[in-house]
Amino acid sequence: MKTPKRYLITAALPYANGLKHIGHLAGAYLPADIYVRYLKAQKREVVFVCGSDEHGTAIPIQATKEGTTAQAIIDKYHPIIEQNFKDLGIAFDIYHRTSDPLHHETASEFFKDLESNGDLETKTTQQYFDTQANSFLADRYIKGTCPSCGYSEAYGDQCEKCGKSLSPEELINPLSTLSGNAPIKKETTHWYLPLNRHEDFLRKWLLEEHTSDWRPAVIGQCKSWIDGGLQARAVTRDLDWGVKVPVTGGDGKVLYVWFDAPIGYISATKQWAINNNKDWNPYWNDPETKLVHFIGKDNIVFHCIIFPVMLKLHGNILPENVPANEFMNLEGDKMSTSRGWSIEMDDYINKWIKKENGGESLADCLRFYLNSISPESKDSEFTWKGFQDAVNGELVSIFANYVNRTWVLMHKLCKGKVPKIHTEFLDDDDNALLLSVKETKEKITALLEQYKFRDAQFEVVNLARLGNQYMQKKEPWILAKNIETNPTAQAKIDNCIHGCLQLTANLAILINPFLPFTAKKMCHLMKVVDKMLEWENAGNFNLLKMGYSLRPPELLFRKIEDEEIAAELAELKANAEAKKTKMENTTNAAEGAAAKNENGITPLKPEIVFDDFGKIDLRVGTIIEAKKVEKADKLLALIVDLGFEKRTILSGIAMHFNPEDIIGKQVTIVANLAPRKMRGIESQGMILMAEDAQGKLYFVSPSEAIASGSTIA
RNA sequence: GGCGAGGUAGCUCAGUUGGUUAGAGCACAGGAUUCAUAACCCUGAGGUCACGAGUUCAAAUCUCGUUCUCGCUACCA
Repeated sequence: MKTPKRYLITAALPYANGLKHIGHLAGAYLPADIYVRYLKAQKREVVFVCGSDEHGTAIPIQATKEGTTAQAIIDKYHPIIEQNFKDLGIAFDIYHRTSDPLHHETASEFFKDLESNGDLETKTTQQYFDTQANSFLADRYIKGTCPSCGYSEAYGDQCEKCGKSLSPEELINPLSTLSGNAPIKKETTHWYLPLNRHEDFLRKWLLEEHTSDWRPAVIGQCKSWIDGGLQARAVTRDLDWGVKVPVTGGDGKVLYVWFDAPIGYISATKQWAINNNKDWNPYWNDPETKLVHFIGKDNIVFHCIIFPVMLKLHGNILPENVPANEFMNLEGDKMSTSRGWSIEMDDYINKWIKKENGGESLADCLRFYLNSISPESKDSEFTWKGFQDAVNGELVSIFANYVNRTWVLMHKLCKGKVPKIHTEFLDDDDNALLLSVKETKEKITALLEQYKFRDAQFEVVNLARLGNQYMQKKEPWILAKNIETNPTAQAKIDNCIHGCLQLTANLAILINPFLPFTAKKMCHLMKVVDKMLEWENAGNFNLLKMGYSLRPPELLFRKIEDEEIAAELAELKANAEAKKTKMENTTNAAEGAAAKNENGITPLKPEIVFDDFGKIDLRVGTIIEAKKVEKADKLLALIVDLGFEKRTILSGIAMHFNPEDIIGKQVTIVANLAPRKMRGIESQGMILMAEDAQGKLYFVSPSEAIASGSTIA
């Protein structure tokens, strides 16, 4: 494969509404950083961009909740996240932010370009609107009861208790978070990106050109989307936090966060170019640039379908690969900050990466374990015991111990200097060791180029293992015992230690992308400059000059103690328990009425006049047939007798009633509601249901049986 | 309900186009050793490859069905 002229590597923009956990780190940032460090060691031209995603609706909502401003929130989290990455050795060339004017300008230009080329279309739809606040409500501005778990504080896009993704329409008793009132529906016009126009392009690009070199899960997900029928997606929203829609009719609207965020990669590149006096253009426009997006699997659609379409329309290059990782679970459960079941990067840093605790080496310990269980092909699981085992059993015992025993022996038997080679005593073992180093380097290189970071790291440790075996076979400490009687002993010792030292130098180069702090410390031990870490040096056994004196031994890592692990586990459980109690209180408080505002009562809808009510034609009907709608979990298809006619009515009650149990029931029907097709069947009316605090449904029926078709007023 | 990805030793994972007794690391057991952070080195034990059927001389691998996990997605007028 031809080496690209330059690389542009991106890692998903973290959302600046809170701290990020180690699942995020393992998903995108760590693999990206390893790849970038490798490329840089190869002296390739590469720019690594990232930044805070600071728009979207969640941030202003959080601001309201915390009694502060959106700006204050992002100004709080942006620097913390940036510093967290630094502390963990994630070395972006630039960590930008989407609230920056340069980004606003870039995103605006992007939108205008697409708009003026006719690549967008507009549509008018009904959206929830808060009359009191005089504002349209984005999904996250609507709260209500989650239809699947009953949590009363679920948002219009997702329930934070059960994690189910929702749409505002699904919420039971939707309420505006601005005023606490029930929202109404109102017309609004938005710009859409018609993905459907680009199906042929996507099919060819993804399903023909990249089926074999992209990860199966990524291609599978894309295929699923394309086959499911591509829809136009709204690119604007009614909101005042974000990049203003820069064309006529855009007042009060901003670019939808998913449209503006990936453009953040471009504006970050521009800012990097300004800072470094470079030209950003080739990075996004020259086909000889290799663009790679590192993301988690939740981001696949945006980076493989939507953003590429945007890039194509805008005339930019397309990603060469999108090596999305699966998810990392924690101690048997999904990671979730809101549920308290996670390890925040910030917490880990404050607890573990303290000077008295081991400092930077503890950052590398985390990197080591996370990468060793990197969810490259399926979800994986972080356990504190696993962390301890990986660090103590492999990193310390195999890798660091190899370096340490080499250093100790070198000081004891070779006066602390790199010993001479005595070629007449070199044997097959010495040759085999050098050969192994060369082979391992090739293996690791190939694995890194294929984004197999877990396997690549394993190979480095394995090389240290070979070093231990080599030393074990040579037994220089035995030779040292008869140094007086055996004239060749010192020469053999010299050869062994020389080999071990050269191997250490190679290990430093090869471990560098994974454990940069450790590589640096090894350079310090060897008294060499960072330049030695360049990839081309790996595979050579002349990296340390004979006669050169090296520093005294120094441990690279400390062991992780059982008590530390026990403490972490206890804290994790306590944390989750606290959050759980908090949430249950919220849910319990809602019992007695479905969803309440601060006064504890479901708020009344806005007043209507009699004429409004008069428009509704309510009738008594009798269910004469009921069966489940195929391929729908919640729908029942009912035939209802209205006396003068029989109607098919669909109702979302399949989870609450067995079809055979409700035949013969008398119910209240909205008889003049416009018909609506669901799952291919037309529903000719609506059945009224009462709901109690537990979410249980009841039919609204006349107290005694009366004639079907009777009117209700 | 549809689609996608997965289910291989106690744990974390490999298994290329179907081909001898299914591999690695950790953990475990035994041995050897002492230069080293009770570290290293050697040896060993361990699996009906989720389950069932089919194709084949031959299946972890291909086909069909079932089941479990994760993700995306549809349905509550």
